Amino acid sequence: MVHPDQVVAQQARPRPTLLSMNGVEAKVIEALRKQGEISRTDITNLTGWSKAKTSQKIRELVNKGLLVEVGEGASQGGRRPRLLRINDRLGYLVGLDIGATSLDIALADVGGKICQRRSALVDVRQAPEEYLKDCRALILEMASAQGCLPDQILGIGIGVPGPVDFGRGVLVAPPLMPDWENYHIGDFFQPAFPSAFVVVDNDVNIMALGEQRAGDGAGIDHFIFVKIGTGIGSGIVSNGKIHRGSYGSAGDIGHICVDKQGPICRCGNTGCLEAMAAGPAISEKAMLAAKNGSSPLLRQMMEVNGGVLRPEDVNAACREGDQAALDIIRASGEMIGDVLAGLVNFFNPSHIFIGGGITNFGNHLLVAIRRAVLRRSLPLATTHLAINFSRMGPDIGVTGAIALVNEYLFQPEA
Amino acid sequence: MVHPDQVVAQQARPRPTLLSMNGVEAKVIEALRKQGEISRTDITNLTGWSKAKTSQKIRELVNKGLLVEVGEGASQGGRRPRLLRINDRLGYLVGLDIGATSLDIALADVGGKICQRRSALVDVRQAPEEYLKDCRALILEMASAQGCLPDQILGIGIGVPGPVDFGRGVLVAPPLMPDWENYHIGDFFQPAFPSAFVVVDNDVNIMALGEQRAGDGAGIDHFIFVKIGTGIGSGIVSNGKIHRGSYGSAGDIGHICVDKQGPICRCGNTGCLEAMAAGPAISEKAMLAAKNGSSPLLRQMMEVNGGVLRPEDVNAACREGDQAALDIIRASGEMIGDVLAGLVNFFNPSHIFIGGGITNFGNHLLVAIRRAVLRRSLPLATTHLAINFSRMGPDIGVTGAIALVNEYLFQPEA
DNA sequence: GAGCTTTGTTTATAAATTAAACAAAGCTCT
DNA sequence: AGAGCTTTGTTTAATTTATAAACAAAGCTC
Repeated sequence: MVHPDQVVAQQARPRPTLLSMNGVEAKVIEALRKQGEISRTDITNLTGWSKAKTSQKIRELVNKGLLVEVGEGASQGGRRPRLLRINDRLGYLVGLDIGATSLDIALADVGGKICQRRSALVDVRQAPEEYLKDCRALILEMASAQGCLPDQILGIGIGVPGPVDFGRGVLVAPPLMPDWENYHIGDFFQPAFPSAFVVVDNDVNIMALGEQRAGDGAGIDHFIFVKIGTGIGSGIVSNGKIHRGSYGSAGDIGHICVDKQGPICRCGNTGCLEAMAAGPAISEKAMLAAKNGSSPLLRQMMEVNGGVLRPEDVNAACREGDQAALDIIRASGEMIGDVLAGLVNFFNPSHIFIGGGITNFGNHLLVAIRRAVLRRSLPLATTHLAINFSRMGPDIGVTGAIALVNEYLFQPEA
Repeated sequence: MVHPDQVVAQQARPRPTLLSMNGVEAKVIEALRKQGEISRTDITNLTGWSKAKTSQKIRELVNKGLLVEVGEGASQGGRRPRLLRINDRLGYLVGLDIGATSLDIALADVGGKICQRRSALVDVRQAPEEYLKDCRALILEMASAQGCLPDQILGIGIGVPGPVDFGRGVLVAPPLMPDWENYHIGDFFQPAFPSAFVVVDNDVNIMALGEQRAGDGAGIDHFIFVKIGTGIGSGIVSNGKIHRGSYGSAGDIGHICVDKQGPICRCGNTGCLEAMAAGPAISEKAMLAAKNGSSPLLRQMMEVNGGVLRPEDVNAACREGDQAALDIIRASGEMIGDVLAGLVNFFNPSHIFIGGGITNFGNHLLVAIRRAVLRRSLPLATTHLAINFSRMGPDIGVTGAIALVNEYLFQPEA
């Protein structure tokens, strides 16, 4: 039984020599990544090293080109600190957030700061080569706009909407994208970006990582990030680290059973959470309400929309105070909350962040989720539990993807 | 947000100076604890140190009295290795497994080898002082029989049947033992065992730890230990470590909802797994079957038993082929399996170990659990999943309790 | 019993780390 | 303005730590 962390080398090729570092250097880089621009004295405090050792190590890292001095900070009552930063000029990182129908790409410097951003509507249900060719073209375009040569791209982090065998870096039995099964995405990018270290993970895991690195998840040891959209999934952080499980498929809560008598899900089982509470179920229920006359407003919206209702429309109806729409959203929230209640008992997180397409909905969903969780979880597990929408915007996926590859790039060599 | 590991010092008093050690020494001890008796060369390989460094460090540890040489091993084609072991004479550890109605105590040497063992039937629903006085008397009796002075007891690991705030070392809202709420067990033992380091944890967590240290859980990164008895609980191992959650209450799966229309549980909710599938539910269903005539065998057993049926009786009836008894056991298994299916999707363990009072039942329960899990979990999560009864006997609790305190005793100082 | 292997220690050397002194820069308060 | 203090950072010399290589002990194999 091998932990994913130990096999990531199988997923990506040997990393560029410029970035290969030992444990000591990695500690400095880690401190810098977390804190941004810091002084030598800060590093002394963060690492516990002596001033002499810090001074020496920093000199080496600056000589190597990994760090640069970026000027002086404000005086704390004495000599002004000389601030250090990871050398942006080292190269760039790419974050890819592959959705069912959308593609988000960001180009960032090695410090993780996004400098180019693209979004596109692409359907993932095509051959992976075709899809990835488009990705590659976009990346090259963004790199070119940034004045970055393909060789300067040091890492590509990728989130995909399906179960990932993280150790091998391939999708396994992905319902949304069957053609991608066992396709090695890293190998595709290798020729075009010879210096890049490629890491593939589940899309929700990278969102959890984004929340942890750049959102409200910072410093929280145990939390769950729940994505509600076309599907429902979750990313788990245990002890400050992504928990991927023994086969990399942890967090797949969309197919937990809510109602054995419920409708048949695309996974083959009956009454899965995803089939009953996610976007498509909301649309269906709303269209039913429109047709059977229980909501004139929804009927009207449906006519305007050309015969379909999207979850956003139901949300709009909610805002108008439409009772049927409210009931639909509340029912979804209650089902999601019921499942989360069980997971809260089991996992005892201190926070649950909710994101995905449904996030910009009003509070009806959140309130329903909270109520269901509080009703059905043990008091000990909920007294210190916060359930909130993620406050990160649409960049959460690419941010997490960049953080993912960043983490592995700046890891000490085995 | 503080992780339990970081606050354990609050739970126990400063450890005896003899055992205080730095990281380097802890590494040797850890290797020794895992491997038993090993040579200096083995330590060289396990730690990656040079022969000279190992030789030097071992000499220091032997001089300190932490290690002893215990003779020579078999030759591997050259000079025979001189085997080292943790010095048993350093002192003793106590493992306490407190059940609802039973108490198990073991006295072990610091290497973890049990040398005295007691079990008693004691009801936990009394004032903690009274209960713990009996425990203390038993420990003193065992110590005396072993020739161990109270001062030589270096650690006491305790498992209790209720939610534990692990950081503080107290029970929080324990349903079975309300009088124990916020009672600090460590403080009770301090006067009698002044050298002892006391660690309290949930009973299922210590069973999981026992399975990991001395059972089939060795070397497995992600597993769940499920205890089925009067209640149903679980211990979670993520990344090789017990996952206690943000408030120490993780693993409490007994109150996950199985059927919203189900009976009212003692927790106040309806249709909890525990209320529907654990020992008492099995007994009740069996007594109903005895009364309503659907099982003449159960009726007969109930008469012999003086009007009650225990889960063991239902099991006996199963072995006789009684259909009603089989149905009851299978129904329990299916409900447990349904809940586990969700947790498998969420957590993706590679193994589930099932223990507790129901363990010595036949395979009907296990088969029903497996079938339900396989039916309702995603294929990716179950292809490599093993679900089995724990093969550890009734010592699993005390073994885990000893392992728990052992782990904290031989930890490097902060 | 010669020659090899494995285990473990010693020693001389090299590397890493530190404390302390020093230097640079800036603040504060008179 | 400038004396005295603070903070930041470097240099130095001393100390600690770790290593490679030689050595020693013990035992196997043929």
